[in-house]
Amino acid sequence: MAVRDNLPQWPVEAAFDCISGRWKPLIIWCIGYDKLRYSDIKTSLVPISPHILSRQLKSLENDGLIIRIQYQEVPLRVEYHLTPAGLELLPILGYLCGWASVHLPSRVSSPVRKNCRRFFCQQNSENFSVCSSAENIL
Amino acid sequence: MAVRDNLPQWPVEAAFDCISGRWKPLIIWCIGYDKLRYSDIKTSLVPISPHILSRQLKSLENDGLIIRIQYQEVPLRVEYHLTPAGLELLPILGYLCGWASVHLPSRVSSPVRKNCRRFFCQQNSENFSVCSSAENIL
DNA sequence: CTGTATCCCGTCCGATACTG
DNA sequence: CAGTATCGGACGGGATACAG
Repeated sequence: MAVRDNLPQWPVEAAFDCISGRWKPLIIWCIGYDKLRYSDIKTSLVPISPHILSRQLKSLENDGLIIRIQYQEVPLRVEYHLTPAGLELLPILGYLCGWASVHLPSRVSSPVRKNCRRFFCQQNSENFSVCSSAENIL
Repeated sequence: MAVRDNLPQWPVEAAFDCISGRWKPLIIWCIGYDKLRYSDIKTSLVPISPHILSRQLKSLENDGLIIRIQYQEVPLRVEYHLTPAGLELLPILGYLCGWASVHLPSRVSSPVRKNCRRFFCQQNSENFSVCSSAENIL
């Protein structure tokens, strides 16, 4: 998130230290409740470069949000899944998705991606009813 | 949040474009339901420099999260308060605060600030029970 | 009181090429 | 398949001094 010599003073700062980054929220979201391989994440986040993806994955792993499992196979197989901490972040990201869909619709390029479903959207349809519609992408 | 030529593809990206920044979540939080003067925010976020505060306030204003009201008095008085969009962000920041208090306690420096109350903490005490305790800071 | 003007610096993103 | 090496370049944070 930012430049800071010492530990953050407020919890929310610590949270943003972990999850703010060009691709981090999207990585967390697209892993979701599944286990995803490196290449799956890469193709989900189309324009990302392998270098960047690797670095963000490593950072998320260091912060305890995802877990990396490597299988000794040929070809190599590596799977990522969320830790409990990462899983508990999913609904919060859903709230942010709903908030943005309501308050920043003009700042999202692809209309079909302006909305999101998944479980939090149903949970919160009274607040962000637009969320309960068609598309899925965060 | 990051370098991007075009509009974000996903709502959550748009959200992070608005709220990720070294001080932005804290500014939103400390304004809360009040109206705060420039100097009030400045003294709330102790080590912030006037330059940085000014820039982050302007960015938040451009993104429609806060409103700046200038009174033609001597000395000059300027008040900031949240827009409806900014207000709806408060509970989400509260969730993040609770999440970090639970999952990143060791990454917050001041123990007395590890918890948060305010309305969302009571709302969510089943999930983040640590939140319903003493201290207030986000 | 409420900012702005400069300048510096670290960090992060990104492209490209290459490797176990 | 799952990354790493190297090198830029842009952006955002920060310090200090100054202004309306």
